[in-house]
Amino acid sequence: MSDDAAPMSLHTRTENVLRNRTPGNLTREERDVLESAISGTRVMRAGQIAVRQGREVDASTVLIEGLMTRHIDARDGRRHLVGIYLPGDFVDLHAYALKRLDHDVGALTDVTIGIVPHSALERIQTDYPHLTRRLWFLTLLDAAQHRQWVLRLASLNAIGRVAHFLCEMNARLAAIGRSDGERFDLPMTQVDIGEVCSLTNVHVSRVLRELRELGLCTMRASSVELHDVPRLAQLGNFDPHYLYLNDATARLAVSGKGSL
Amino acid sequence: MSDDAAPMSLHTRTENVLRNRTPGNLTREERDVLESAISGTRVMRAGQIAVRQGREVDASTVLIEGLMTRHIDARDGRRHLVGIYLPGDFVDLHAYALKRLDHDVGALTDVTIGIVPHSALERIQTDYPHLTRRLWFLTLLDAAQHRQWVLRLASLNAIGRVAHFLCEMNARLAAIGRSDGERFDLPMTQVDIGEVCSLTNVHVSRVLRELRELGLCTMRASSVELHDVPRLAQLGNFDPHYLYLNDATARLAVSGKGSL
DNA sequence: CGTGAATTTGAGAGCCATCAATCTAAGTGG
DNA sequence: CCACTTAGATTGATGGCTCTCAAATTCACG
Repeated sequence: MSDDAAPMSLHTRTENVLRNRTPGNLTREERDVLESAISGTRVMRAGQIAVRQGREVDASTVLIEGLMTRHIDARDGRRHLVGIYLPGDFVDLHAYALKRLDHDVGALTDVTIGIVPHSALERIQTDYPHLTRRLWFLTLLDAAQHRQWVLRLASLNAIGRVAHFLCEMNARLAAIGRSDGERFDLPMTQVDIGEVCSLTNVHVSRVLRELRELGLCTMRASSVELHDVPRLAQLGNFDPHYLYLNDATARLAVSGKGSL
Repeated sequence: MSDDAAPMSLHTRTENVLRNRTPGNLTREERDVLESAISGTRVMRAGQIAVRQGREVDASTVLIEGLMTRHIDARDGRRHLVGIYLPGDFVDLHAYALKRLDHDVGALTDVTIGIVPHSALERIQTDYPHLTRRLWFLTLLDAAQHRQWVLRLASLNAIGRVAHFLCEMNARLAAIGRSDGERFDLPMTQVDIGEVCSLTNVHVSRVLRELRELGLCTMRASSVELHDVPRLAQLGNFDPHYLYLNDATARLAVSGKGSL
Protein backbone atom coordinates (compact mmCIF):
# COMPACT_ATOMS: atom_id res chain seq x y z
CA MET A 1 0.00 0.00 0.00
CA SER A 2 2.90 2.35 0.37
CA ASP A 3 5.39 1.43 -2.30
CA ASP A 4 6.62 4.66 -3.72
CA ALA A 5 5.69 4.78 -7.36
CA ALA A 6 8.77 6.73 -8.26
CA PRO A 7 11.50 8.29 -6.17
CA MET A 8 10.73 11.87 -5.39
CA SER A 9 13.16 14.51 -4.43
CA LEU A 10 12.75 16.00 -1.01
CA HIS A 11 9.81 18.41 -0.75
CA THR A 12 8.29 17.68 -4.11
CA ARG A 13 5.55 15.85 -2.31
CA THR A 14 4.52 18.80 -0.19
CA GLU A 15 5.56 21.68 -2.40
CA ASN A 16 1.97 22.65 -3.10
CA VAL A 17 0.71 22.46 0.46
CA LEU A 18 -0.54 25.93 1.42
CA ARG A 19 1.36 27.36 -1.51
CA ASN A 20 0.48 30.99 -2.12
CA ARG A 21 -2.02 31.09 0.70
CA THR A 22 -2.20 34.19 2.73
CA PRO A 23 -0.44 33.63 6.02
CA GLY A 24 2.52 32.71 3.82
CA ASN A 25 3.94 29.47 2.54
CA LEU A 26 5.17 26.83 4.94
CA THR A 27 8.64 27.44 6.32
CA ARG A 28 11.49 25.19 5.37
CA GLU A 29 11.33 23.46 8.71
CA GLU A 30 7.57 22.96 8.52
CA ARG A 31 7.97 21.42 5.10
CA ASP A 32 10.59 19.06 6.50
CA VAL A 33 8.38 18.02 9.37
CA LEU A 34 5.37 17.53 7.14
CA GLU A 35 7.38 15.64 4.57
CA SER A 36 8.69 13.27 7.16
CA ALA A 37 5.15 12.65 8.37
CA ILE A 38 4.36 11.01 5.05
CA SER A 39 4.84 7.30 5.54
CA GLY A 40 4.57 6.51 1.84
CA THR A 41 2.86 7.28 -1.41
CA ARG A 42 0.27 5.42 -3.38
CA VAL A 43 -1.16 5.52 -6.87
CA MET A 44 -4.87 5.14 -7.48
CA ARG A 45 -6.87 4.84 -10.68
CA ALA A 46 -9.63 7.22 -11.65
CA GLY A 47 -12.92 6.25 -10.10
CA GLN A 48 -11.50 4.42 -7.12
CA ILE A 49 -12.74 5.24 -3.63
CA ALA A 50 -9.98 6.10 -1.17
CA VAL A 51 -12.06 6.45 1.99
CA ARG A 52 -15.59 5.29 2.49
CA GLN A 53 -18.12 7.15 4.56
CA GLY A 54 -18.33 5.89 8.14
CA ARG A 55 -15.24 3.70 7.94
CA GLU A 56 -12.78 4.35 10.75
CA VAL A 57 -9.41 5.56 9.51
CA ASP A 58 -6.05 6.08 11.17
CA ALA A 59 -4.26 8.00 8.43
CA SER A 60 -4.93 11.07 6.36
CA THR A 61 -4.19 11.73 2.72
CA VAL A 62 -2.33 14.55 1.05
CA LEU A 63 -2.94 14.77 -2.67
CA ILE A 64 0.29 14.94 -4.66
CA GLU A 65 -0.92 14.62 -8.22
CA GLY A 66 -4.35 14.44 -9.84
CA LEU A 67 -7.88 15.40 -8.81
CA MET A 68 -9.89 13.99 -5.92
CA THR A 69 -13.42 14.52 -4.68
CA ARG A 70 -15.49 14.43 -1.57
CA HIS A 71 -18.89 13.21 -2.52
CA ILE A 72 -22.10 11.89 -1.04
CA ASP A 73 -24.46 9.50 -2.75
CA ALA A 74 -28.00 10.73 -2.32
CA ARG A 75 -30.98 8.44 -1.99
CA ASP A 76 -32.04 9.24 -5.55
CA GLY A 77 -28.90 7.45 -6.72
CA ARG A 78 -27.17 10.61 -7.82
CA ARG A 79 -23.74 11.54 -6.65
CA HIS A 80 -23.14 15.01 -5.30
CA LEU A 81 -19.71 16.54 -4.91
CA VAL A 82 -19.22 18.57 -1.75
CA GLY A 83 -15.58 19.31 -2.48
CA ILE A 84 -12.89 18.90 -5.09
CA TYR A 85 -9.18 18.73 -4.37
CA LEU A 86 -5.99 19.62 -6.17
CA PRO A 87 -2.33 18.75 -5.66
CA GLY A 88 -1.18 20.07 -2.29
CA ASP A 89 -4.61 19.69 -0.69
CA PHE A 90 -5.20 17.48 2.31
CA VAL A 91 -8.27 15.59 1.22
CA ASP A 92 -9.16 14.12 4.59
CA LEU A 93 -7.09 15.87 7.23
CA HIS A 94 -10.32 16.25 9.16
CA ALA A 95 -10.33 12.50 9.67
CA TYR A 96 -7.57 13.10 12.22
CA ALA A 97 -10.03 14.55 14.71
CA LEU A 98 -13.24 13.11 13.28
CA LYS A 99 -12.05 9.50 12.88
CA ARG A 100 -15.04 8.69 10.69
CA LEU A 101 -15.95 10.78 7.69
CA ASP A 102 -19.44 11.81 6.73
CA HIS A 103 -18.69 11.41 3.02
CA ASP A 104 -16.68 9.36 0.53
CA VAL A 105 -13.31 10.40 -0.84
CA GLY A 106 -12.60 9.35 -4.39
CA ALA A 107 -10.14 9.75 -7.22
CA LEU A 108 -11.54 11.77 -10.11
CA THR A 109 -8.46 11.12 -12.23
CA ASP A 110 -5.50 8.84 -11.76
CA VAL A 111 -3.84 10.20 -8.65
CA THR A 112 -0.76 9.98 -6.49
CA ILE A 113 -1.35 10.45 -2.81
CA GLY A 114 0.79 10.67 0.30
CA ILE A 115 -0.23 8.76 3.41
CA VAL A 116 0.05 10.63 6.72
CA PRO A 117 -0.55 8.37 9.73
CA HIS A 118 -2.48 9.99 12.51
CA SER A 119 0.26 9.01 14.91
CA ALA A 120 2.54 11.38 13.01
CA LEU A 121 -0.07 14.11 13.30
CA GLU A 122 -0.22 13.49 17.04
CA ARG A 123 3.51 14.14 17.27
CA ILE A 124 3.16 17.30 15.25
CA GLN A 125 0.38 18.46 17.50
CA THR A 126 2.45 18.08 20.65
CA ASP A 127 5.77 19.28 19.24
CA TYR A 128 4.96 21.92 16.63
CA PRO A 129 2.18 24.26 17.78
CA HIS A 130 2.70 26.63 14.88
CA LEU A 131 2.50 23.92 12.25
CA THR A 132 -0.52 22.53 14.07
CA ARG A 133 -2.19 25.86 13.69
CA ARG A 134 -1.37 25.83 9.96
CA LEU A 135 -2.98 22.42 9.69
CA TRP A 136 -5.99 23.64 11.59
CA PHE A 137 -6.08 26.55 9.17
CA LEU A 138 -6.17 24.09 6.30
CA THR A 139 -9.33 22.48 7.60
CA LEU A 140 -10.83 25.93 8.08
CA LEU A 141 -10.08 26.70 4.45
CA ASP A 142 -12.14 23.66 3.60
CA ALA A 143 -15.01 24.98 5.65
CA ALA A 144 -14.79 28.37 3.94
CA GLN A 145 -14.94 26.64 0.57
CA HIS A 146 -17.94 24.65 1.70
CA ARG A 147 -19.70 27.87 2.65
CA GLN A 148 -19.02 29.26 -0.77
CA TRP A 149 -20.42 26.11 -2.32
CA VAL A 150 -23.58 26.58 -0.29
CA LEU A 151 -23.78 30.13 -1.54
CA ARG A 152 -23.18 29.03 -5.10
CA LEU A 153 -26.14 26.67 -5.00
CA ALA A 154 -28.31 29.08 -3.05
CA SER A 155 -27.79 32.30 -4.94
CA LEU A 156 -26.76 31.53 -8.51
CA ASN A 157 -28.53 30.17 -11.55
CA ALA A 158 -26.98 27.54 -13.80
CA ILE A 159 -24.65 29.78 -15.78
CA GLY A 160 -23.57 31.63 -12.67
CA ARG A 161 -22.74 28.39 -10.88
CA VAL A 162 -20.58 27.12 -13.69
CA ALA A 163 -18.87 30.49 -14.02
CA HIS A 164 -18.20 30.54 -10.29
CA PHE A 165 -16.82 27.04 -10.33
CA LEU A 166 -14.51 27.75 -13.25
CA CYS A 167 -13.26 30.88 -11.50
CA GLU A 168 -12.58 28.89 -8.35
CA MET A 169 -10.66 26.25 -10.25
CA ASN A 170 -8.70 28.92 -12.09
CA ALA A 171 -7.76 30.62 -8.84
CA ARG A 172 -6.79 27.47 -6.99
CA LEU A 173 -4.86 26.09 -9.94
CA ALA A 174 -3.06 29.40 -10.36
CA ALA A 175 -1.99 29.21 -6.72
CA ILE A 176 -0.18 25.94 -7.39
CA GLY A 177 1.21 27.02 -10.74
CA ARG A 178 -1.22 25.01 -12.85
CA SER A 179 -2.99 27.97 -14.44
CA ASP A 180 -1.53 31.07 -15.98
CA GLY A 181 -4.64 32.94 -14.91
CA GLU A 182 -6.69 32.23 -18.02
CA ARG A 183 -5.87 28.78 -19.28
CA PHE A 184 -5.64 25.47 -17.49
CA ASP A 185 -6.28 21.76 -17.73
CA LEU A 186 -9.35 20.45 -15.99
CA PRO A 187 -9.91 16.75 -16.65
CA MET A 188 -13.59 16.72 -15.78
CA THR A 189 -16.56 15.60 -17.85
CA GLN A 190 -19.77 17.54 -18.07
CA VAL A 191 -21.31 14.96 -15.78
CA ASP A 192 -18.64 15.79 -13.17
CA ILE A 193 -19.32 19.49 -13.47
CA GLY A 194 -23.01 18.76 -13.08
CA GLU A 195 -22.28 16.91 -9.85
CA VAL A 196 -20.46 19.98 -8.57
CA CYS A 197 -23.04 22.55 -9.62
CA SER A 198 -26.10 20.37 -9.11
CA LEU A 199 -27.12 20.44 -12.75
CA THR A 200 -27.83 17.70 -15.28
CA ASN A 201 -25.11 17.02 -17.82
CA VAL A 202 -27.58 18.14 -20.48
CA HIS A 203 -27.91 21.52 -18.92
CA VAL A 204 -24.17 21.83 -18.32
CA SER A 205 -23.74 21.36 -22.04
CA ARG A 206 -26.17 24.19 -22.76
CA VAL A 207 -24.50 26.44 -20.22
CA LEU A 208 -21.05 25.83 -21.68
CA ARG A 209 -22.41 26.63 -25.11
CA GLU A 210 -23.82 29.88 -23.83
CA LEU A 211 -20.53 30.79 -22.15
CA ARG A 212 -18.84 30.06 -25.46
CA GLU A 213 -21.31 32.16 -27.42
CA LEU A 214 -20.90 35.02 -24.95
CA GLY A 215 -17.18 34.86 -25.59
CA LEU A 216 -16.46 34.19 -21.92
CA CYS A 217 -14.77 30.83 -22.05
CA THR A 218 -14.28 27.66 -24.03
CA MET A 219 -13.87 24.17 -22.68
CA ARG A 220 -12.75 21.47 -25.05
CA ALA A 221 -11.82 18.03 -23.86
CA SER A 222 -10.05 18.79 -20.60
CA SER A 223 -8.64 22.15 -21.53
CA VAL A 224 -10.28 25.34 -20.29
CA GLU A 225 -9.66 28.81 -21.62
CA LEU A 226 -11.18 31.82 -19.91
CA HIS A 227 -11.44 34.67 -22.39
CA ASP A 228 -12.79 37.27 -20.01
CA VAL A 229 -12.01 36.56 -16.38
CA PRO A 230 -13.50 39.80 -15.00
CA ARG A 231 -16.85 39.23 -16.69
CA LEU A 232 -16.86 35.57 -15.67
CA ALA A 233 -16.15 36.57 -12.08
CA GLN A 234 -19.00 39.03 -12.20
CA LEU A 235 -21.37 36.48 -13.69
CA GLY A 236 -20.49 33.99 -10.96
CA ASN A 237 -20.33 36.61 -8.23
CA PHE A 238 -16.85 35.30 -7.60
CA ASP A 239 -14.68 36.96 -4.98
CA PRO A 240 -11.63 34.87 -4.07
CA HIS A 241 -11.26 36.17 -0.53
CA TYR A 242 -12.61 32.87 0.82
CA LEU A 243 -9.57 31.11 -0.65
CA TYR A 244 -7.17 33.20 1.43
CA LEU A 245 -4.78 33.56 -1.48
CA ASN A 246 -1.85 35.91 -1.29
CA ASP A 247 -2.39 39.26 -2.96
CA ALA A 248 -0.71 38.53 -6.28
CA THR A 249 -2.64 35.30 -6.79
CA ALA A 250 -5.90 36.90 -5.77
CA ARG A 251 -5.42 39.69 -8.30
CA LEU A 252 -4.63 37.18 -10.99
CA ALA A 253 -7.76 35.25 -10.12
CA VAL A 254 -10.11 38.12 -10.88
CA SER A 255 -8.24 39.75 -13.75
CA GLY A 256 -6.70 36.81 -15.57
CA LYS A 257 -3.57 38.83 -16.05
CA GLY A 258 -0.54 39.34 -13.91
CA SER A 259 2.46 37.43 -12.74
CA LEU A 260 3.17 35.33 -9.73
CA MET B 1 -18.56 45.55 25.94
CA SER B 2 -18.11 42.89 28.54
CA ASP B 3 -20.37 43.81 31.39
CA ASP B 4 -21.93 40.62 32.56
CA ALA B 5 -25.65 40.87 32.12
CA ALA B 6 -26.33 38.75 35.14
CA PRO B 7 -24.09 36.75 37.40
CA MET B 8 -23.79 33.19 36.20
CA SER B 9 -22.82 30.23 38.28
CA LEU B 10 -19.68 28.46 37.25
CA HIS B 11 -20.06 26.32 34.12
CA THR B 12 -23.48 27.52 33.12
CA ARG B 13 -21.84 29.47 30.32
CA THR B 14 -20.19 26.43 28.76
CA GLU B 15 -22.54 23.68 29.84
CA ASN B 16 -23.77 23.16 26.30
CA VAL B 17 -20.39 23.14 24.59
CA LEU B 18 -19.98 19.74 22.92
CA ARG B 19 -22.80 18.41 25.05
CA ASN B 20 -23.89 14.96 23.95
CA ARG B 21 -21.42 14.84 21.10
CA THR B 22 -19.78 11.59 20.35
CA PRO B 23 -16.24 11.68 21.71
CA GLY B 24 -17.93 12.48 25.02
CA ASN B 25 -18.69 15.65 26.88
CA LEU B 26 -15.89 17.93 28.02
CA THR B 27 -14.18 16.86 31.20
CA ARG B 28 -14.53 18.89 34.33
CA GLU B 29 -11.05 20.30 33.88
CA GLU B 30 -11.65 21.21 30.24
CA ARG B 31 -14.81 22.99 31.23
CA ASP B 32 -12.86 24.93 33.85
CA VAL B 33 -10.20 25.93 31.38
CA LEU B 34 -12.70 26.95 28.75
CA GLU B 35 -14.81 28.83 31.25
CA SER B 36 -11.82 30.81 32.41
CA ALA B 37 -11.01 31.69 28.81
CA ILE B 38 -14.22 33.71 28.63
CA SER B 39 -13.28 37.28 29.38
CA GLY B 40 -16.87 38.44 29.67
CA THR B 41 -20.37 38.15 28.36
CA ARG B 42 -22.45 40.45 26.24
CA VAL B 43 -26.06 40.81 25.30
CA MET B 44 -27.10 41.62 21.74
CA ARG B 45 -30.48 42.40 20.23
CA ALA B 46 -32.03 40.44 17.42
CA GLY B 47 -30.80 41.60 14.05
CA GLN B 48 -27.49 42.99 15.22
CA ILE B 49 -24.30 41.98 13.46
CA ALA B 50 -21.62 40.62 15.77
CA VAL B 51 -18.81 40.20 13.25
CA ARG B 52 -18.63 41.68 9.80
CA GLN B 53 -17.08 39.91 6.87
CA GLY B 54 -13.46 40.85 6.31
CA ARG B 55 -13.03 42.70 9.57
CA GLU B 56 -10.04 41.53 11.58
CA VAL B 57 -10.97 40.10 14.95
CA ASP B 58 -8.98 39.10 18.00
CA ALA B 59 -11.64 37.26 19.94
CA SER B 60 -14.09 34.48 19.29
CA THR B 61 -17.65 34.07 20.46
CA VAL B 62 -19.37 31.26 22.25
CA LEU B 63 -23.14 31.44 22.13
CA ILE B 64 -24.71 31.11 25.55
CA GLU B 65 -28.36 31.88 24.88
CA GLY B 66 -30.35 32.55 21.73
CA LEU B 67 -29.87 31.90 18.01
CA MET B 68 -27.12 33.24 15.78
CA THR B 69 -26.41 32.96 12.08
CA ARG B 70 -23.59 32.99 9.63
CA HIS B 71 -24.81 34.64 6.50
CA ILE B 72 -23.61 36.14 3.26
CA ASP B 73 -25.35 38.91 1.37
CA ALA B 74 -25.49 38.03 -2.29
CA ARG B 75 -25.32 40.56 -5.07
CA ASP B 76 -29.04 40.18 -5.72
CA GLY B 77 -29.62 41.74 -2.31
CA ARG B 78 -30.80 38.54 -0.75
CA ARG B 79 -29.31 37.17 2.41
CA HIS B 80 -28.28 33.53 2.52
CA LEU B 81 -27.63 31.63 5.71
CA VAL B 82 -24.66 29.29 5.59
CA GLY B 83 -25.00 28.24 9.20
CA ILE B 84 -27.19 28.60 12.25
CA TYR B 85 -25.99 28.32 15.83
CA LEU B 86 -27.47 27.27 19.12
CA PRO B 87 -26.43 27.70 22.75
CA GLY B 88 -23.10 25.97 23.31
CA ASP B 89 -21.91 26.55 19.75
CA PHE B 90 -18.79 28.52 18.99
CA VAL B 91 -20.05 30.81 16.26
CA ASP B 92 -16.67 32.05 15.08
CA LEU B 93 -14.01 29.87 16.60
CA HIS B 94 -12.54 29.65 13.11
CA ALA B 95 -11.65 33.32 13.39
CA TYR B 96 -8.86 32.21 15.72
CA ALA B 97 -6.85 30.81 12.81
CA LEU B 98 -8.52 32.70 9.97
CA LYS B 99 -8.38 36.17 11.53
CA ARG B 100 -10.82 37.48 8.93
CA LEU B 101 -14.11 35.80 8.27
CA ASP B 102 -15.61 35.23 4.85
CA HIS B 103 -19.14 35.89 6.12
CA ASP B 104 -21.12 37.93 8.63
CA VAL B 105 -22.15 36.68 12.04
CA GLY B 106 -25.46 37.97 13.32
CA ALA B 107 -27.99 37.58 16.10
CA LEU B 108 -31.23 36.01 14.91
CA THR B 109 -32.85 36.51 18.30
CA ASP B 110 -31.77 38.41 21.36
CA VAL B 111 -28.65 36.59 22.46
CA THR B 112 -26.13 36.31 25.24
CA ILE B 113 -22.61 35.55 24.11
CA GLY B 114 -19.31 34.83 25.79
CA ILE B 115 -16.15 36.55 24.54
CA VAL B 116 -13.08 34.36 24.20
CA PRO B 117 -9.94 36.40 23.41
CA HIS B 118 -7.60 34.72 20.98
CA SER B 119 -4.78 35.20 23.48
CA ALA B 120 -6.64 32.78 25.74
CA LEU B 121 -6.96 30.32 22.88
CA GLU B 122 -3.21 30.60 22.29
CA ARG B 123 -2.59 29.57 25.88
CA ILE B 124 -4.97 26.65 25.51
CA GLN B 125 -3.20 25.58 22.37
CA THR B 126 0.19 25.46 24.02
CA ASP B 127 -0.92 24.06 27.37
CA TYR B 128 -3.85 21.77 26.66
CA PRO B 129 -3.34 19.62 23.57
CA HIS B 130 -6.37 17.49 24.25
CA LEU B 131 -8.69 20.43 24.67
CA THR B 132 -7.14 21.96 21.56
CA ARG B 133 -8.09 18.88 19.66
CA ARG B 134 -11.64 19.16 20.95
CA LEU B 135 -11.75 22.73 19.73
CA TRP B 136 -10.39 21.66 16.37
CA PHE B 137 -13.07 19.00 16.36
CA LEU B 138 -15.66 21.72 16.89
CA THR B 139 -14.61 23.52 13.73
CA LEU B 140 -14.69 20.21 11.86
CA LEU B 141 -18.25 19.70 13.03
CA ASP B 142 -19.02 23.01 11.38
CA ALA B 143 -17.51 21.82 8.14
CA ALA B 144 -19.51 18.59 8.29
CA GLN B 145 -22.66 20.62 8.76
CA HIS B 146 -21.72 22.80 5.81
CA ARG B 147 -21.35 19.71 3.65
CA GLN B 148 -24.78 18.58 4.67
CA TRP B 149 -26.16 22.00 3.80
CA VAL B 150 -24.61 21.68 0.35
CA LEU B 151 -26.24 18.29 0.00
CA ARG B 152 -29.56 19.65 1.18
CA LEU B 153 -29.58 22.28 -1.55
CA ALA B 154 -28.18 19.94 -4.17
CA SER B 155 -30.32 16.87 -3.71
CA LEU B 156 -33.63 17.86 -2.13
CA ASN B 157 -36.70 19.68 -3.34
CA ALA B 158 -38.44 22.32 -1.27
CA ILE B 159 -40.35 20.06 1.09
CA GLY B 160 -37.33 17.84 1.57
CA ARG B 161 -35.13 20.78 2.45
CA VAL B 162 -37.50 22.07 5.07
CA ALA B 163 -37.97 18.58 6.49
CA HIS B 164 -34.20 18.10 6.64
CA PHE B 165 -33.71 21.44 8.33
CA LEU B 166 -36.37 20.77 10.94
CA CYS B 167 -34.82 17.37 11.65
CA GLU B 168 -31.41 18.97 12.08
CA MET B 169 -32.78 21.56 14.47
CA ASN B 170 -34.63 18.89 16.40
CA ALA B 171 -31.48 16.81 16.73
CA ARG B 172 -29.21 19.65 17.73
CA LEU B 173 -31.73 21.10 20.16
CA ALA B 174 -32.27 17.67 21.68
CA ALA B 175 -28.52 17.41 22.28
CA ILE B 176 -28.63 20.51 24.46
CA GLY B 177 -31.86 19.62 26.18
CA ARG B 178 -34.02 22.04 24.25
CA SER B 179 -36.13 19.47 22.45
CA ASP B 180 -37.81 16.39 23.81
CA GLY B 181 -37.33 14.75 20.42
CA GLU B 182 -40.58 15.96 18.89
CA ARG B 183 -41.34 19.41 20.19
CA PHE B 184 -39.20 22.50 20.46
CA ASP B 185 -39.14 26.25 20.21
CA LEU B 186 -37.66 27.71 17.06
CA PRO B 187 -37.99 31.50 16.94
CA MET B 188 -37.60 31.84 13.18
CA THR B 189 -39.87 33.45 10.64
CA GLN B 190 -40.70 31.87 7.31
CA VAL B 191 -38.35 34.38 5.73
CA ASP B 192 -35.55 33.05 7.94
CA ILE B 193 -36.32 29.47 6.98
CA GLY B 194 -36.31 30.54 3.36
CA GLU B 195 -32.84 31.99 3.81
CA VAL B 196 -31.68 28.65 5.15
CA CYS B 197 -33.31 26.48 2.52
CA SER B 198 -32.95 28.89 -0.37
CA LEU B 199 -36.68 29.28 -0.89
CA THR B 200 -38.96 32.30 -0.99
CA ASN B 201 -41.07 32.94 2.08
CA VAL B 202 -44.10 32.34 -0.12
CA HIS B 203 -42.97 28.86 -0.94
CA VAL B 204 -41.95 28.12 2.64
CA SER B 205 -45.51 28.90 3.59
CA ARG B 206 -46.82 26.40 1.05
CA VAL B 207 -44.35 23.76 2.15
CA LEU B 208 -45.30 24.14 5.80
CA ARG B 209 -48.93 23.82 4.84
CA GLU B 210 -48.18 20.63 2.98
CA LEU B 211 -46.22 19.22 5.92
CA ARG B 212 -49.19 20.08 8.09
CA GLU B 213 -51.66 18.43 5.74
CA LEU B 214 -49.48 15.34 5.55
CA GLY B 215 -49.63 15.15 9.32
CA LEU B 216 -45.85 15.39 9.60
CA CYS B 217 -45.42 18.56 11.59
CA THR B 218 -46.97 21.82 12.63
CA MET B 219 -45.21 25.11 13.16
CA ARG B 220 -47.13 27.88 14.81
CA ALA B 221 -45.46 31.09 15.90
CA SER B 222 -42.11 29.85 17.13
CA SER B 223 -43.21 26.47 18.34
CA VAL B 224 -42.53 23.37 16.27
CA GLU B 225 -44.13 20.00 16.75
CA LEU B 226 -42.96 17.01 14.75
CA HIS B 227 -45.75 14.45 14.57
CA ASP B 228 -43.85 11.78 12.68
CA VAL B 229 -40.10 12.08 13.02
CA PRO B 230 -39.26 8.90 11.07
CA ARG B 231 -41.27 9.98 8.03
CA LEU B 232 -39.88 13.50 8.22
CA ALA B 233 -36.36 12.11 8.34
CA GLN B 234 -37.09 9.98 5.32
CA LEU B 235 -38.59 12.89 3.43
CA GLY B 236 -35.53 15.01 4.15
CA ASN B 237 -33.09 12.13 3.70
CA PHE B 238 -31.90 13.01 7.18
CA ASP B 239 -29.22 10.89 8.80
CA PRO B 240 -27.73 12.57 11.88
CA HIS B 241 -24.33 10.89 11.65
CA TYR B 242 -22.81 14.19 10.46
CA LEU B 243 -23.71 15.75 13.80
CA TYR B 244 -21.56 13.24 15.71
CA LEU B 245 -24.17 12.91 18.42
CA ASN B 246 -23.86 10.26 21.07
CA ASP B 247 -25.93 7.16 20.46
CA ALA B 248 -28.91 8.01 22.63
CA THR B 249 -29.32 11.45 21.10
CA ALA B 250 -28.90 10.13 17.58
CA ARG B 251 -31.61 7.54 18.15
CA LEU B 252 -33.91 10.19 19.53
CA ALA B 253 -33.24 12.36 16.48
CA VAL B 254 -34.60 9.82 14.00
CA SER B 255 -37.36 8.28 16.10
CA GLY B 256 -38.65 11.20 18.13
CA LYS B 257 -38.96 8.90 21.09
CA GLY B 258 -36.54 7.87 23.77
CA SER B 259 -34.78 9.37 26.71
CA LEU B 260 -31.47 11.08 27.20
C1' DC C 1 -58.65 49.32 18.01
C1' DG C 2 -55.02 50.61 14.88
C1' DT C 3 -50.64 49.43 12.90
C1' DG C 4 -47.07 46.78 10.91
C1' DA C 5 -45.11 42.35 10.53
C1' DA C 6 -45.88 37.78 9.23
C1' DT C 7 -48.50 34.46 6.88
C1' DT C 8 -51.59 32.75 3.38
C1' DT C 9 -53.58 32.22 -1.17
C1' DG C 10 -53.94 32.80 -6.26
C1' DA C 11 -52.38 33.40 -11.13
C1' DG C 12 -48.85 33.36 -14.43
C1' DA C 13 -44.08 32.77 -16.00
C1' DG C 14 -39.38 30.95 -16.28
C1' DC C 15 -35.58 27.96 -15.44
C1' DC C 16 -34.07 23.65 -15.52
C1' DA C 17 -35.19 18.50 -15.45
C1' DT C 18 -36.58 14.69 -18.09
C1' DC C 19 -36.81 11.91 -22.06
C1' DA C 20 -35.05 10.82 -26.40
C1' DA C 21 -32.33 10.99 -30.42
C1' DT C 22 -28.20 12.32 -32.80
C1' DC C 23 -23.42 13.35 -33.22
C1' DT C 24 -18.44 13.24 -32.26
C1' DA C 25 -14.14 11.31 -30.95
C1' DA C 26 -11.24 7.80 -29.53
C1' DG C 27 -10.12 3.26 -29.22
C1' DT C 28 -10.46 -1.82 -30.74
C1' DG C 29 -10.23 -5.62 -33.54
C1' DG C 30 -10.86 -7.87 -37.96
C1' DC D 1 -7.96 0.59 -43.39
C1' DC D 2 -12.48 0.33 -41.93
C1' DA D 3 -16.53 -1.45 -39.24
C1' DC D 4 -17.71 -1.53 -34.57
C1' DT D 5 -18.00 0.06 -29.83
C1' DT D 6 -18.33 3.17 -26.17
C1' DA D 7 -18.08 7.43 -23.52
C1' DG D 8 -19.06 11.98 -23.88
C1' DA D 9 -21.31 15.96 -25.92
C1' DT D 10 -25.12 18.14 -28.34
C1' DT D 11 -29.81 19.37 -29.64
C1' DG D 12 -34.95 19.32 -29.40
C1' DA D 13 -39.56 18.87 -27.17
C1' DT D 14 -42.19 18.75 -23.10
C1' DG D 15 -43.30 19.31 -18.30
C1' DG D 16 -42.91 20.52 -13.44
C1' DC D 17 -41.20 22.97 -9.50
C1' DT D 18 -40.58 27.14 -7.68
C1' DC D 19 -40.29 32.21 -8.46
C1' DT D 20 -42.60 36.59 -9.12
C1' DC D 21 -46.20 39.69 -8.50
C1' DA D 22 -50.26 40.91 -6.09
C1' DA D 23 -53.85 40.92 -2.70
C1' DA D 24 -56.05 39.29 1.39
C1' DT D 25 -55.81 37.65 6.03
C1' DT D 26 -54.03 36.77 10.59
C1' DC D 27 -51.31 37.94 14.44
C1' DA D 28 -48.70 40.60 17.90
C1' DC D 29 -48.72 44.56 20.33
C1' DG D 30 -49.06 49.29 21.83
